[in-house]
Amino acid sequence: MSTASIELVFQALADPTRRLMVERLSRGPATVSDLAEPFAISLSAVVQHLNFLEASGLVHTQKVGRVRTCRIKPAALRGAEQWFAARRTSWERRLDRLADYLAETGDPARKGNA
Amino acid sequence: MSTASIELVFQALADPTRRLMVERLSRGPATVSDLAEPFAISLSAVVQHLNFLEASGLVHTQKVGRVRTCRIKPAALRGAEQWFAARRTSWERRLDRLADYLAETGDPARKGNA
DNA sequence: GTGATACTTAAGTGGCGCCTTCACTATGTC
DNA sequence: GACATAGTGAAGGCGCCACTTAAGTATCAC
Repeated sequence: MSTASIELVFQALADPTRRLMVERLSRGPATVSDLAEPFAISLSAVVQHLNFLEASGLVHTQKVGRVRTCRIKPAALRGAEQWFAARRTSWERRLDRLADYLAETGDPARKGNA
Repeated sequence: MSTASIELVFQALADPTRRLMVERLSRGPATVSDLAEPFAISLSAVVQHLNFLEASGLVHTQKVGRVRTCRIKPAALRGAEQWFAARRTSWERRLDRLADYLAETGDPARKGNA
């Protein structure tokens, strides 16, 4: 996942309305009106959020007749999830190096504990 | 991870400066000045970002003398990662149900009722 | 003590983000 | 054709957010 994309994904999810829309869509496809229903905002505002979600790559939409059906794109979610995994492994590797260092230098505190 | 917390985490990561600070800290602890070094903004701005990161739970800081040392809090990263995992399983469960439904009613090799 | 370093806090500014309304198009129903 | 439904697009308001500068505090070195 590109830097620009992860940027947009986090920006998209930073807004509570958009995050709830993603949660809704992860349970299955929905129309624009379906998505709008739980919110006390104008349909226009919902469409703007939807456009943002589509630009971020989190959501794909398809218009048939006058109805626009929205679905999540699991790949985008997976990409964001992997960003966290990368941070975690970076952190874990550092701990490993630290452990190696302590083992090599014969850290007394480490030897003393069991 | 609470709703309020995931909110703050995504808001924190939506800003490129803060995201880079998190990436830096996932490679090991740093002082405020260390964190500020790559950025062409005032130290004051960096501290404001840092306060946000601390409020979001992503980062912990500790002041010794006049130096403030910053570390990531892996639990917060893990919590955010799990938000994505939950969406994914929600999506996968739906696919499973769909498969079951097709097996029962739509599959040419269906058995039993109709 | 003096001076330097490492932040810290407060106040102010500019821009962007979320929302609204209103006018509009396109499609489906009768 | 007439009406309803589903969504679109533009223009504007208002608040928040990232940033600045400037002044201040606390610690360290001498």
